[in-house]
Amino acid sequence: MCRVVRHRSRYRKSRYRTQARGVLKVAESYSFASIEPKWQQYWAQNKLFEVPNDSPADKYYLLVMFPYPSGKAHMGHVRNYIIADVMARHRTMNGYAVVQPMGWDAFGLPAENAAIQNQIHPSEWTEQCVEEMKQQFDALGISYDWTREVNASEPDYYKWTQWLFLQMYHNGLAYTGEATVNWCPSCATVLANEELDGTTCERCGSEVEPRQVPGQWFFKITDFADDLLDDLATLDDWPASVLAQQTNWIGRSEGVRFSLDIEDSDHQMEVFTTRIDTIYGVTFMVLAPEHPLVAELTEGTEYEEPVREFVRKAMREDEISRTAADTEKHGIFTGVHAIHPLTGQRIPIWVANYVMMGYGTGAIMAVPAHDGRDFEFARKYGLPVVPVIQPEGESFHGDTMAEAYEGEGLQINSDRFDGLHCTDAAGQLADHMEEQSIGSRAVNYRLLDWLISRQRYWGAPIPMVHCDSCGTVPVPFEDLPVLLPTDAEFKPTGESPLARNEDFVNTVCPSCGGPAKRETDTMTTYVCSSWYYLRYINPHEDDQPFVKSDVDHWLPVDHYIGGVEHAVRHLLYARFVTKVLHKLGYVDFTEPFARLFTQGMICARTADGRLEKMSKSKGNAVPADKIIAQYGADTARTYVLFVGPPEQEVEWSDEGVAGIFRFLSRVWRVVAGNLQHHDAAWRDHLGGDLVDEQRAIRRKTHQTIRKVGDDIERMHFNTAVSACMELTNDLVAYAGKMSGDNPTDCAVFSEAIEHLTILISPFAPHLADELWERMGYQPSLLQTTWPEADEELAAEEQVTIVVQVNGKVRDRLTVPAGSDMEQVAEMAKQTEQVQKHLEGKSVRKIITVPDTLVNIVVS
RNA sequence: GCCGGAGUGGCGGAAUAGGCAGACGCGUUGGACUCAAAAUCCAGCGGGGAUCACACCCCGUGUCGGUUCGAAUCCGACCUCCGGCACCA
Repeated sequence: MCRVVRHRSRYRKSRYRTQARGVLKVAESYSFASIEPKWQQYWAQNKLFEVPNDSPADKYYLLVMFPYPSGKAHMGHVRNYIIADVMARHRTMNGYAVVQPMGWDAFGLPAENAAIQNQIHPSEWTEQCVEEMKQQFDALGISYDWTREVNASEPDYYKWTQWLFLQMYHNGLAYTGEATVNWCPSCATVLANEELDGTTCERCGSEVEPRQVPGQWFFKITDFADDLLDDLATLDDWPASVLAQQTNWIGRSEGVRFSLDIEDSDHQMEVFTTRIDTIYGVTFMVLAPEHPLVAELTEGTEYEEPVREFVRKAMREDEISRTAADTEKHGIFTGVHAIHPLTGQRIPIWVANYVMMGYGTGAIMAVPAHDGRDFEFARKYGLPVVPVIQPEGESFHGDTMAEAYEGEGLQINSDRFDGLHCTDAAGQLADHMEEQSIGSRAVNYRLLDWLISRQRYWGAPIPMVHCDSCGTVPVPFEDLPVLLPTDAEFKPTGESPLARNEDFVNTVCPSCGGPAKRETDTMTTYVCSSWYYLRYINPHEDDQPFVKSDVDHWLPVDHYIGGVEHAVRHLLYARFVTKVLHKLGYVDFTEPFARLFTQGMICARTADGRLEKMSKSKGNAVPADKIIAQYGADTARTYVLFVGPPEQEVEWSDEGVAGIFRFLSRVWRVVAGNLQHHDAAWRDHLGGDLVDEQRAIRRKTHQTIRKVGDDIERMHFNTAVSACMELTNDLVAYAGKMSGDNPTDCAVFSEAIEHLTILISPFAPHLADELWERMGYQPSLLQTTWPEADEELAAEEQVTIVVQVNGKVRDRLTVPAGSDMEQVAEMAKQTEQVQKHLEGKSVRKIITVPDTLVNIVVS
């Protein structure tokens, strides 16, 4: 960049030195309200944030999870955008081509609900909110490349969401069917399992109901369960908690799946177990109440009526919550027996509420001796308990066991497997059952396929057509997008609002040309957000969703920043979609996000004094524009960085914000108020010998350069800001004492204020650019190279050596850095303090750490 | 129950690789400036003891133990809180 060399006469004005205080007082005050818009305009006009795809520098793709446009942001929202912006600005100043795009997750329930509430069409509502939020982002000085802006609710975007759907469909990864799904009565739509908090809707908190809904579309995410699980191991830069949550969610378990014949019946029942070693201890079988065999097996028998009654009751209970572990276990005998595949014994089949249809096969082999739940059930209904595993030295008896034994041990009551350790027995039993074609090793997942259909208006229409003669037919690629009609009634009724729009529904079959009807459900917004990070690379491409070579250059995202609430939902779906696109050859990478950072929420006190996540509905939100108006964007930015470690939840503090404002004002005063001492040619005046105080300021300056850069890299923004505070404090003191007539004083001071200005620029970019310009330099600092610390200058000349006796600090010595530690140890032994503690004892050992410590070990 | 994370002054937090615990900020106390206030600047503030005052001594990073010359940091057990999963077979 070009440096404007300031004219020397400026520096002569420093004869005011003796009135430094007076000069400070009359100095122009820190008027953020005029500075901030000025620089925002300057950055936009000079297109400083735009980074083209073919930028020659090393690429850095920095991404914040794109938000649903909600209009006015509060300080809780602001945090992650600022964190990302600091990283982006710092990387840019380090010479990277940093892409930091922003866009809008504009489809979906929140936007639709808000629109309904405000009696306005969702598209209009969305447009308004986008405008508002964009303004706020700009008012915060965030360096987004708006040329890459995407909006998921616009046809040129959702055309490609539909393309993605068709890719899934044509490759056997999208299927439709009737299924029991989660229905949220308040949102009036079905939801994916990932969108539940237990049994309630994560969005509105309503209890969801199981409901049979025909024609629901699913993506076969289970085909990728192993890849999704295994590749977690490659994500070194993801938080442990997110990896753990995804692992939990996928819920892989290995075991054996096998079938049992049923007495006097053509039916078989299939079960899955992770404890095949306990198979000789099976004393009853249990079916889930929803299991189809229940009705079939009891039909026409004396058990039919009571069993049906039981099932009815159990299903009702389900709505309340059968899944809680402490729910009382109930069951009823079906009157039917299964045949044990190894012993040929008759085993009674029961129906019970503690077996879930949604997991495994919906049926279990019950081994009460070795499973707590089966044990509880057996004791309640007087069913036999047969132990088959016993640790050495124990002697179990089925009638007297007080609880199930779930640990390891040796096989008993297990025919020819007796005496084996249970893990060996498990292997041999699995082999045996596979050889005899009774069953086979199997893997079971908790993860289920992804339900993407929604009975709502505001989403991307599913590009499928139903034809009486051809069946379900995909819309051809060239006919995309299937446009969302703008004139549709959009109030939710439980059926897709699109179904009542004749113009939309009635179409021709792409296959036979006859009359046909469109699919009227829309896709969940999680489909839109599962691929948006690709579109940012080629947001204006008309013929394809993205250009492979560009995407392969920029992806994976180097640093992805967002809320931990997406640990499973969005992040799992995005990984899945990436893997699909990889498999189909559209991208070369298999994971979309190399490094993930999940920031903590900002919390605030509610009216009744509780600490809660900041939100409008809880009444504890601090609007971002209020803080910007009161203190300015730079204070808002610096505060959310200083408030605490970014991954942690923090409490909002009005006093804290005021403190940051004081700090920035102090920076303003010490720099802008002393510009008469600024000398752009400071490098020319630092050649000679410096006095201690001058060297101390240079040392502090270079130590700060080192610390701020390191701390930003490791995302310790709070300590980076505090380092700037320390330097500022030193400079305030120095400015009061320095001589404006002394060129060396001025040079030292100039070096310091220039660097302070550069170092705070990622945090407070407006203030920094204003000061930079006032020093006579060409803005913007974003185009300036991040400084490198001079390690020699940063090194301490004198170090404090801690002198310990037996590990307790007894004295301190100040010696030149790099002193010979043996000599220092000798000195240490002689000091009065140490002598006191050595009296009457003999020195056994002396431990020294260079420039740090002497520890004298005495007995 | 299983998995993940965290416990440090009045408060938010700092201590990057096992080496001075408490940086920086908030709050608070005292002082300077002022007719006064605000703003600003300077100084003190973990607990206990000792002292006219210093010097100095003891305790102290959730609890108990261990490793080590030395532990907020490593190991073991436990307690509490936060998050995820959960009658998951």
